[in-house]
Amino acid sequence: MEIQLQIKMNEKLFLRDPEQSELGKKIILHSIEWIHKNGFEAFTFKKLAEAIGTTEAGIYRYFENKHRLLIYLTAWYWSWLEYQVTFQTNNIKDPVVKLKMVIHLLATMVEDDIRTSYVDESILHQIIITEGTKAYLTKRVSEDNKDHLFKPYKDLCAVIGNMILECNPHYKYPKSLASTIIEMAHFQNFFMNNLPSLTDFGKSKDEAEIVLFLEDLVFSSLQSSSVGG
Amino acid sequence: MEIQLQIKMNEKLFLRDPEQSELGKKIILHSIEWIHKNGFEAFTFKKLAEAIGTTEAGIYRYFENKHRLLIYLTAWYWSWLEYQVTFQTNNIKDPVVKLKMVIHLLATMVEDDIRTSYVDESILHQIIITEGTKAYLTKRVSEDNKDHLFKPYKDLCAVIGNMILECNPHYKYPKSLASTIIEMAHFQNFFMNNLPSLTDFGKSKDEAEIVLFLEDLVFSSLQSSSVGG
DNA sequence: TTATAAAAGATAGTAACACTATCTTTGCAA
DNA sequence: TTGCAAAGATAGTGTTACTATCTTTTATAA
Repeated sequence: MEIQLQIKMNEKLFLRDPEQSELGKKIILHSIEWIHKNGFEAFTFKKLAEAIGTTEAGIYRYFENKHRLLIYLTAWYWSWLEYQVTFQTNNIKDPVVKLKMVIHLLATMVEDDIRTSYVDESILHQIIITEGTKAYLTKRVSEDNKDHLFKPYKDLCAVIGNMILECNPHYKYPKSLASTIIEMAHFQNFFMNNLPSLTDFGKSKDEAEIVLFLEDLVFSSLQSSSVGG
Repeated sequence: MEIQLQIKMNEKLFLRDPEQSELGKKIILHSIEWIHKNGFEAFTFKKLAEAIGTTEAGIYRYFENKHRLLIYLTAWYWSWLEYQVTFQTNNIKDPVVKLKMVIHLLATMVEDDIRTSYVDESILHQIIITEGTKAYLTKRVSEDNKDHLFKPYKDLCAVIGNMILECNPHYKYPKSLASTIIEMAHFQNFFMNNLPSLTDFGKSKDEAEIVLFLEDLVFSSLQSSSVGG
């Protein structure tokens, strides 16, 4: 049984759907590799075209500009991760166990999902850690948000927020705690590897410790405010 | 009594010290205004030169490139904030009260400090929220870190980490909690104003609520792991 | 008062970037 | 076989990100 996993993307993210052609898939595949290797600042469509063996103009037929492509990649990642969360927490009753699974999925190195042939989730995860916030930290954020470009991120945040409420219906800040978990899973990873004195994991460089930190953070909050509301 | 506040900056941050000349001060003043208005992506030295009434080449005598200027602005901001933290928590004995003061300083709109004539801290604060992380989220982060360009940020983080330990010497993640407070004070603010569904403060848009959230987060963690170590 | 050196201004130039346009070729489908 | 969409090839334009050089202004020390 061979299963292909296809993620339906918002059409405003692209000019031509990259999943519908060979060139489109190459653009996704190679842009992930290129950005991972050289960073988003140095990334240009011309360089990407060279890497693929096509032309600049060809890539512009798929994406308006490199920022849109970054938003596409992040949207794809968050959609995939929400699917992972849904899948991995399926049939789990205990909301605490579910939330722990989410923290694990967010903070731990992902493995390449072979069902998505042109996306290496492991590398994409690394990109999202370093470049992900640049998708929305712009002057255009409100416009882009009106086009629902950040919906996958917001959806995932909502899913996690609901799990938090399942754990403790009286907790006052489920959405903020959810976005904190998501961002900190990545930031602590970046700090651990690049600015280690900003974390307590600089020596071990062990992602498992980030998981423990986040669990401590989350479940302390959820326990302490359980009574009264 | 007129007091001027001067912050000693790492010399690797600039080619010529902007605090030592009128043009240098204009560069700082106008770059803050320009970036606040139009965002860092659209910012160029040519446009800045026009705003100031000087030439592009003139600005290149002070800063290698716009990324270095951003690092300078963030370093300045964190230095200034560490000074604020030290000043405002001076003579406070209770570490819990100190930590609450820090959260307040981080998460609340700052007022312009008139002792720094060419820096509007209130606007700079807004810039740091949106653009601050871009200073270190790059491929060059390790090199820049070796030049100690992020020292002010790391110093502030260390100060807060020590306060955390004062509150609870057994807490296991003081540095990670410190960096979490710093980043989340800004991210929750950005989300509240731009992607409100990622927070619980979208309706009120009240910074005071971010303070309450962070206090809840921090002191839950510090209380719950107090025994045993 | 003059010499002089540093800062700033003026101007020019280049390679790369961020696109847009147009024309041709290829591949497939009715 | 014709016809159309995708891709390739090529060219062009304004902007960005610098570097270089030459001149003028300004502060100050002899």
